[in-house]
This record gives sequence, structure tokens and C-alpha cells, in this order.
Amino acid sequence: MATEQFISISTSTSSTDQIVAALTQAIVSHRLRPGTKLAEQKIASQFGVSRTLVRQALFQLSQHRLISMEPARGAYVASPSVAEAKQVFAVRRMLELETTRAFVRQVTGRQIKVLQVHVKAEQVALALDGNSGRSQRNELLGDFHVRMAELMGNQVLAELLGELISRCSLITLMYQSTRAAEHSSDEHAQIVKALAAKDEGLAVHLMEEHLHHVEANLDFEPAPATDAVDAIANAFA
Amino acid sequence: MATEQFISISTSTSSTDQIVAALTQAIVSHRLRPGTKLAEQKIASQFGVSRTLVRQALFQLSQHRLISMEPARGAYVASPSVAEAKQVFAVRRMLELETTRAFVRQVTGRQIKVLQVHVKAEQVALALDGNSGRSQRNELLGDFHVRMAELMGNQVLAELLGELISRCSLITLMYQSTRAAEHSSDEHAQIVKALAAKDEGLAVHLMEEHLHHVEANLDFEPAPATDAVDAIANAFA
DNA sequence: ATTTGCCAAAGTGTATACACTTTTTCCACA
DNA sequence: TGTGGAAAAAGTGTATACACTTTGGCAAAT
Repeated sequence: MATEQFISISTSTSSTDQIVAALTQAIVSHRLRPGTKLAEQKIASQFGVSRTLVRQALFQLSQHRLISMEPARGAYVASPSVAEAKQVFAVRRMLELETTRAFVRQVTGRQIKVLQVHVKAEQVALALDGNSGRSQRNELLGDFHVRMAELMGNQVLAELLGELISRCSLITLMYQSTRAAEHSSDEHAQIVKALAAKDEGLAVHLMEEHLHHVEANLDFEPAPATDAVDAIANAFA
Repeated sequence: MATEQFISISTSTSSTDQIVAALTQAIVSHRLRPGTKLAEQKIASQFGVSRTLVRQALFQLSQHRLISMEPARGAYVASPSVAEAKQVFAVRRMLELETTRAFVRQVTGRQIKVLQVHVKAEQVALALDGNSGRSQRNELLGDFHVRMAELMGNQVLAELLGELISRCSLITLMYQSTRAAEHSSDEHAQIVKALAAKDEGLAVHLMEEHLHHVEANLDFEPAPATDAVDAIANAFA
């Protein structure tokens, strides 16, 4: 069964939030793959709580669109459609390009420092990690963008972007073509350089290209009927 | 007691969703004012269900930031701070300006028709309604923006914007200065005209001004200690 | 061998029970 | 008259119970 081992990285948050965090990480790191059924009792046992808390967590995750709940049938890890994936990326692009623009206008040395440190961390993780934690890498790469929003002092934006980027992680891992965008970190570095130089045009341009690369590395192709049921469904479509 | 009469506009959605919808409407229409306590059992009785379902609904609303939940103390209708209000508007501006830009590029006659019809509806409501339903008017005015996102075929964007606009409604009603922005509908009409003419620059400019007007009509001023407790709190701040 | 129908097992949806926390009440006392 | 504080009331947090739905399999019939 795929729902077996979670590692609770518990801090001091509420029980439900811990479950949400653990499941989120399991999903965006692909330890739980799209389509996997999430039976309430099994998860409850895993965490040593009752279904009540699991249920709350699942509801929350379904609002984040990381799982989908079908009435009386249960919760499943979401498998965003190509259409949805493209929409999520479109929204992300809107928010991030504007964020970049706004960022340049109010950038301080301290903020640049923070971003530089983050990029360093990315590159260390990339170097050290070899091939083990594709997911952790992914998470760190996504965090760069959330960090930017946080540094702008707009918490609302940061939260929204955080949710979008979780969705993007799921999408990325789902539609990932053979060779992923491993030069992301370099692109981040370049963006930071442009931000430091307060070159709005360049920064926005680099961010635009960066996001384009991330999306372009996905394989949205005709979905070649990977399994029998799909094949039949498609045949009658 | 302020939590007394809701009017269930029930469709065929799930019980929880009905409660969420009813409470949302009650909040954004100011039938429930910011700070109002939402006791689970009372609401449950209102709706004729158990606390379980109400609890789920409240969780959902807290994720939408329409209510805030304090551990062991219960749920209260949110009173967004000035800082949060400004952040929400900032994000909204980002999304809507980009939406407008994208809209112009792919606009069709049918879409323009839909928007024109909507604006007509706004103006009819404004004319008929006199002064009765400030909230309904508000809702309709917000819907214009959501409709634009929907027409672009980006469901993700539409949902996100919908949530943001709910928050804006709460904020608007909370910080509303004496004279509200009643020319919103006219501005919508002008925007539609610019969209129809595929004049990207003008459309974006008008949208920018429109959003600026909406925000400028709010009273974010020093919060002149409207009640005794606040006054004391401020005195020692 | 394939299909249909039915029963058992598993799972979800909602209500209720109960422990624990916060708020309110009210009385003793200054 | 006003204040401190304990006991009661109200309310939240979690677990459990139970009804209803879906699922899977077995057996009978074709």
C-alpha cells in the first residue's frame, strides 16, 4: 500500500495542521502519487488520531486542490488535468511577474542578501543531494518564489503564491518530462542579480523566461493512453 | 442576537457547502458584522444540523479568511487589519490588471455581450434598489470582475479572484467611508467599451483607475478609537 | 466461461458523547 | 460599594457510534 510511511516533522502546530503539513509534503514530494486513495481510517491509524482530525485535514487539502473528494467515495490525491495545469501556471505568471516588478521598486540590500543566501542553499542542496531528493530540491526551488513575496511584506500574496506553488509542484512531478529543469537555480541567481541592479526590465524578462522554462519542461503531449481503461475511454470519446 | 436569521438559499449542494454559502453571504452582506462570535451550537440549531457540519463550514470559512478561529475560544467574523486590507487590494490589482491585458488579446464578441448584459443588470439593480440592498449591489459589482476571469476560460483564476473579492467585500463594508463608490458601474461600462475596442492600454488604464477608486473610497485613517475599549488600548499602545 | 444478483466487508456522512478550557455568575469579604 | 475567586454554565476539541453507500466477491443461472 502506498499510504504506509509518513514521517511526522511535528512542530508546535495544531494536530490537524500537522496532518495537513505531512500529507502536503507527501503529495508534493510524490510519496503519494496522483490518484492514490486516501482512506480516512488508515490515515487516522497512521497518525494515531481519530477520523475526525483526518477528515478536517482532508477537507483543507481539498480546498488547496491537492486532493479531490468524491461524495461517499472518498479522497484521492489530485491529478490535475492539462487544462488546469496551464491555468495554474497562467495565474502564477501573472502574480510573479507583477511581484518582480513591484520588488525592484522597493528593493533593499537586506532583501537581496536573503535571496542570495537562499540561492546558495539551493545550489548546495543540488550539489550535495546528487539524485536522492528530487522532491526536496523541488520544494527549495519553489520556496525561492515564496520568499520573494514574503520579503515584499505582503503576507496575503505570499500565502496565495505558496498554495499555487504547491499545486505547481504536484503538476511538475506529474507531467515531468525525462529531463527536468535543473538550471532553475542558476536562473534564480541571475534574477537576484537583476533585482540587485534594480533593472526592472531585465528582472521581469528573466522571471518570464524562467517561468516559461519551468512550464516548457513539462510534457503536456497527447497523453498516449498509458493504460487500458484510458485507452478504452479515449476510443469512445 | 446578531446570529439569528439566515435565509437558506438552498440549491443541490452538500449540506456543508450550503452552510458555507449562507454564512459567506451573511458576512459579505454585513448581516454578520466583523467581530461577531459564531458559536457552533447556535449555528447548528439555526440550520438544524449537528455541530459537526457547522465545524466543517467554519474551517472552510477560516481558510477563506472570512472568519478567524482562536483555539478553544471559537470563531469570529474576521476584522481584517488595514495592513491586510491593503495587501488584499494589492494582490487583486496584480491579478486584475494582468487579466485585463490578457482579456483584450483574446476577446470575442460573445464575451463582450456577456459583460454588457452584466453591466446592464448592475445598473438596473442600482436604479431599482434605491437604498435597500447595499450588500446585493456590492455583490453584483464584485461579480463583474469574477465574470471577466470566467470568460477568459481560466477557472483557477476565477476561483482565486472570487475569494479575493469576497475578502474585498468584507473590507469594503468595514472601512467604507460615508460616501461609497457608486460610480463603479459606470466605470465597468467604460471598461467594457475599451475591451470591445481592443484598446489594451486604455482598458488597463481604466481598470487601474477603477480599482484605485474602489480602494481610495475606503477610510484607512488613524482609526479614531470608535469605542471605549479601543480608546484605552490605544492610549497604552 | 460469462454474466447477473446478492451478501458481506469496507468506507463515508452525520450525530452524539465526553473531557477539557474559557466565560460568566454570584457570593463572601474587605 | 466594590473586588477576588470559586463554582456553574457555556463552549470547544476529539473520539466514538451508527446509518447509509459503495465495493468486491461468490454463487447461481444462462
